[in-house]
Amino acid sequence: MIDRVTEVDRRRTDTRDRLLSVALGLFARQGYATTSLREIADALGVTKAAVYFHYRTKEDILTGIVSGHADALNALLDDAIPRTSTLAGREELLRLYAGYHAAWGLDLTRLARQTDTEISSLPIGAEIRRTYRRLLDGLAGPDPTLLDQTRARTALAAIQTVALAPTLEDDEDQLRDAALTIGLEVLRQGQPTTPPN
Amino acid sequence: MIDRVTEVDRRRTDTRDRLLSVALGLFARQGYATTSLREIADALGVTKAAVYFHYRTKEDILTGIVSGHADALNALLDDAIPRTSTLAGREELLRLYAGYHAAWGLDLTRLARQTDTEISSLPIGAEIRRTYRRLLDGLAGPDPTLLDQTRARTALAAIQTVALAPTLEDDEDQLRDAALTIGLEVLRQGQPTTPPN
DNA sequence: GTCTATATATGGATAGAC
DNA sequence: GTCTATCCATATATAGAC
Repeated sequence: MIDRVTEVDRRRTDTRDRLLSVALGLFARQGYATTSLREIADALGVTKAAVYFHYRTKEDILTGIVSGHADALNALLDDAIPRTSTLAGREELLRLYAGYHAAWGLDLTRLARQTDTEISSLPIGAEIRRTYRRLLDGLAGPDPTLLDQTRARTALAAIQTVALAPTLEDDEDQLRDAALTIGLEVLRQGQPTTPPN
Repeated sequence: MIDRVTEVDRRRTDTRDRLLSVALGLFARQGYATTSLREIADALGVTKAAVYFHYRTKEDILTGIVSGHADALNALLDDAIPRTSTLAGREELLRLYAGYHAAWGLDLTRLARQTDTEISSLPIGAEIRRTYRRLLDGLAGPDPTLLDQTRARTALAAIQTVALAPTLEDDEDQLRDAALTIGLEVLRQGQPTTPPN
């Protein structure tokens, strides 16, 4: 009995997840506002009405894509932020974020970049901004100067360069290594005690 | 006679430029796709039809905002790129871009960030991407490794952090200084001959 | 140069059959 | 779970008076 229920649940969530995956790709490439439900439905091989069976609104689709990742990142932040008073803790935070970034894939970052414009007025947009704000505050360390804050923003941007490279194909891992190397460089330069290389 | 013509021209372009200025602000804050012509007209204190008297399409407004700046940046690149085979030349290029960035204001950068999504399919979007590509290639120097390319992207991102800071108000100049400092740091780390500090 | 009014298309979302 | 058909709001853009 449990098997049958599990099977039904899986089938249901499979369709739902396929929808989220397709929508994420379109949102990331074209933008949230620019992407219509008709495009999502076409890419999925169904009609708009079928999409509305799974998600009540377009905004719900976006929330379905993002909220789980935001929760995961917030949990990571809950754990790592208390250690960011030291440079080692901040380096660890950047590594952790880079790891999540790699696991999520590139589209999610491209979508998150729309937080300040297209999806700025939506509740989920505000949550994304709050989460990034926590991440930046952690990377900047306690009582940060303007330079420290800029350093944090730049280190974060370094990791995200992977998602902005036009073509990456098979050298994605090398790109991630390069991005993390430079991000850590940026963080370390703020600490005069650490000798460069 | 020339005076009268000049006067008429100025009056005409004043209205046109006010429109561009208002539209830029809205596009930068809300996104190009999300902003309707009704919002632009309201912010300008006129009706939609009046807007259409000055610009034939919404896309024309966007082009009117961006094209002049893209041309200016391209001219700067024509001049500076030949010297980017040396680190000093690449530093100069980053300084020049930072200077333009400061002169343009923040909204233009926020608008340019939409090139990969909302306005990706428009001709002007392609031109912006081409221009940024030239800038990145210049900053990366000749025969760049993946690390060099990532360095270029990160240095550019450092300058742009100014436009992404949530509240800046009167300390914008200090923020720009910090951003340029870190951007140059990132470029220099690629050159082992340059001692840090 | 700006207005009112309107044409026209498309978007998000729902109703109800299968 | 998916379909066809439709509602309704809003968007871009135009026509024509002032």
